[in-house]
This record gives sequence, C-alpha cells and structure tokens, in this order.
Amino acid sequence: MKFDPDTIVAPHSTHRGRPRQFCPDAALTAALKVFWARGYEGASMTELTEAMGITKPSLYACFGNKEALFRKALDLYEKEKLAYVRAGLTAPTAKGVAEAFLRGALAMQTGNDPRGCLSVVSAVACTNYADSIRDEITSLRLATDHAIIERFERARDEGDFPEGVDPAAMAHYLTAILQGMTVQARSGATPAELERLVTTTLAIWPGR
Amino acid sequence: MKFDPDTIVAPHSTHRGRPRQFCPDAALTAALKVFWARGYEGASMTELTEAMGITKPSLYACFGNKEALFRKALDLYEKEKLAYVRAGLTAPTAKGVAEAFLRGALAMQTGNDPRGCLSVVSAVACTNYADSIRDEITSLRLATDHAIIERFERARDEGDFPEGVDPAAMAHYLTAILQGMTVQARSGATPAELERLVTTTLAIWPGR
DNA sequence: CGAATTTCATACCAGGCAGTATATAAGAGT
DNA sequence: ACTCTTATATACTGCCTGGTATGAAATTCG
Repeated sequence: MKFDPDTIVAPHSTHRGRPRQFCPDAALTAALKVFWARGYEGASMTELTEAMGITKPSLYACFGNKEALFRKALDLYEKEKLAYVRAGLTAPTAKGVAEAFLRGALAMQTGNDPRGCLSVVSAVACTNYADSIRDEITSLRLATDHAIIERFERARDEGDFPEGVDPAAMAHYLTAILQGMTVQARSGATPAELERLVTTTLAIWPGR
Repeated sequence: MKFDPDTIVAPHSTHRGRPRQFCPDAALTAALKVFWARGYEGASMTELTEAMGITKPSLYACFGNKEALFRKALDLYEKEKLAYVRAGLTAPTAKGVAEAFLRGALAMQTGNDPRGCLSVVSAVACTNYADSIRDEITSLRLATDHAIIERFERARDEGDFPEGVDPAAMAHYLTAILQGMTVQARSGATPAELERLVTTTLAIWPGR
C-alpha cells in the first residue's frame, strides 16, 4: 500500500521498498520559494522540480499534484514566516502591535526571500485558481483579521485608542497598509522607502 | 500596404480593401475588462477574442500581439479610469487630495468593472512579464507618485501638514493604503468595509 | 466588370503545460 | 538469494498556449 502522502514525513522504521532519496521538508521549502517568487500559475512544474532537485514522479508521489503542493507550501509559509504575527499580537499596546507587524513585514523584505507576502500575492494574482485554494487563502486571511480585531478590541477596553475609534476599522486599516507595503516591495521599492512607510504609519497612529 | 496598426483608428476615406467589421475602441475596451479581471497571463487569447467578438487574425492584424494589446489596454485604463487621479490633484488641500483619491478608488469598486486597480494587479501578479510591460507599469507608477509628491510638497508649503511631516513619505503612505484597498477589494471585501477604510484613513489623516 | 487590396474565417503549427505509464533501481522481510 | 514494495528515471500523453498560413469575402479604383 502507498502510505498517506499527506504526512510528508518519511515513513517510520517498518518501511518496505526503496527509501526516498530527498528530504520532503527541504523540497517543500524550495517549492515555497518558487511559488513565492512566481505565483501559483507562474510556477511551472519543471521549474518546481528543478528547484526542488527531484523528478516529476517523485513530486507527484510525495505531494499529490500542483494544487496540493501549493497548499502545503502555503501552510509552511503561514507557519514559519508569519510567526511575527502571533508574536506581535502579544505586544502591550495597540500601537505596539502595529509596530511589531510593520517591522516584521519590513524585515521580511530585507532578507533573501522573495519580496512581498505570499498570501497577498496569491490573493491578488489571479482568478483562475482552483476554488479550494482561494477558499484556503481567504480563510487564513479571515483568521488573521479576526485575531487582530480581537486584540484591538481588548486594546480599546484598555484605553489604547482615542474615543470613537473602531477597533475593527483600525485592524483593516493596518492590514491595508501591510498589503500596500507588499505591493510596493513587489514593484521595486527600496528598503529605505519601506522603512519610511513604517515610521510614517507609526507617527500618524492614533493612541498608544 | 498595411496601415500602421498602432493607430487603431479606422482608415480614412482613401481606403482600399475590405473594411473592418468591428470597432477597435469597443474591442479594446472589452480586452481591458478581461485583462483587468484575469491578469495578463491569466487572460488567454481565446478568452480575449471571445470577449472582443473578433477572431484571432483580426486581433493580431489590428493590435499586434498579446503584449501590444495589453499595453494599449493599459494605456486606455490609465486614460479613462484614472481620471480621478488627475482631478484629485486639484483639490485645495492635501487632505482633500487624499479624500478624492480614496473616494475615487472606492467608487471604482462599486461599479460593474472588475475589482482592484489594474496597475496594482499587474505589478504584483507575476514576474514572467516581458520586460517592456514591467517597465511601462513601473514608469506609470513613478509618474503618478511624482505627481502626488509634488502636490504634497506644495501642500507642505501652504501649511497643510503639521510640522515635520515629509510630503514624499505621505505620498507613499497614501498610495500604500490605496494599494491595500485594491488587495482587500480583490479578496472579497464588501463596499461597506472599503468605505470604512476610507473614513478611518481620513479620520487619522494629519493636517488639513 | 475586373484588378488590387484588405479583412475575415477556418484550420493549423510548434511549444509548453500538468500529469502519467512503464521499466528499472534500491531497499526490507523471509 | 528471492520476493515484495516503494522510489526513481525516461519517455510519453492530451491539452492548451500564443501565433500563423491559406483561402474566401468585401470593398475601392480603374
């Protein structure tokens, strides 16, 4: 029998047959970079297999198909690269949360990774996605939005905002700026320009 | 001889041969909608020809190839749909300019047109564009940015901003929010949510 | 009317796409 | 050593892509 390809992890000790000659985690990381740089449709299977260092049958046996591979890459992205979101939510004030998010997003632009948030790129890029991918992207976004909204509601109760400021509105306002940062990073803005966007946003930020 | 396809306009009175059986302007408008909704790579030639109501040879004879067609559609977009940018620059104060842009962008989301700014979508979508297309998109963006920066520098001289606010930074801040609005509109935000983004941005806006 | 010219309609092309069939290689269990 | 099972390598499939060759239709000029 074929073991469940969803597990990705190498089969445990009682393994029969030829062992796999590549590390699925490393391959998935390589695939993530390709999707990140080129988008879902822009990444071809040959490009993916070359970056992953495996052949097509190996890819299909281990990850299913292109759509499943993308979804696993997206999960990995959310888990690893968006750790600063969960960390940022623990900042003591609303402005601290905003600063953590903005600086976290900024840090991601200066590294060696492709520029711009993969989720944003995936959401904007194309309408031809399989519905399941669109649904997953939007559900991830909704979950993040909800977490920020709840955090900002607490911030309002703690007096972080001036009177009359809607926490949910501030949450969407913040995410809009983060998304705009992705667009600008993607279209060639320099790190200095992006940092100026961060400081400007924080300078304007209402409350503490 | 073949008349210059770049002119698009119907040949003038001294025309020999079978007359064209479609309106190039209407066809280009239809093509623009397809590119707008699906992105450059997402729009296939068959999809384009069906939406334009013409056959492939007619398209190629009149518009050149896919890249040239996209560029002409982009020019049309910039000319028609972004009129509110030029109009907005004439607002009396910096905040007035911001409001004009935000409300103009919001109005574009409520109409029947595809959602989100075509330039933003094109800039983010994919790295596989022909270089000329990328160059054109970025040059258009730079021109708009520059116009906003100049307008905001005048606004600073006229005292629209509080002390110490950098006009260029405010310009990029505003465009970031507009780009974020495109992302949110593209990923299913309701008009009401987008309007809240507008009012929030204006409530926070520093100066007049 | 006929000749020249341009557009249109159909069918077609090479190439790239996602995905797979087949055969061989490499390990584990007996 | 032999079988069973799984992974790899090569070659392939059908399909869709952007782009085009060819011939018929429609017009103007002589």
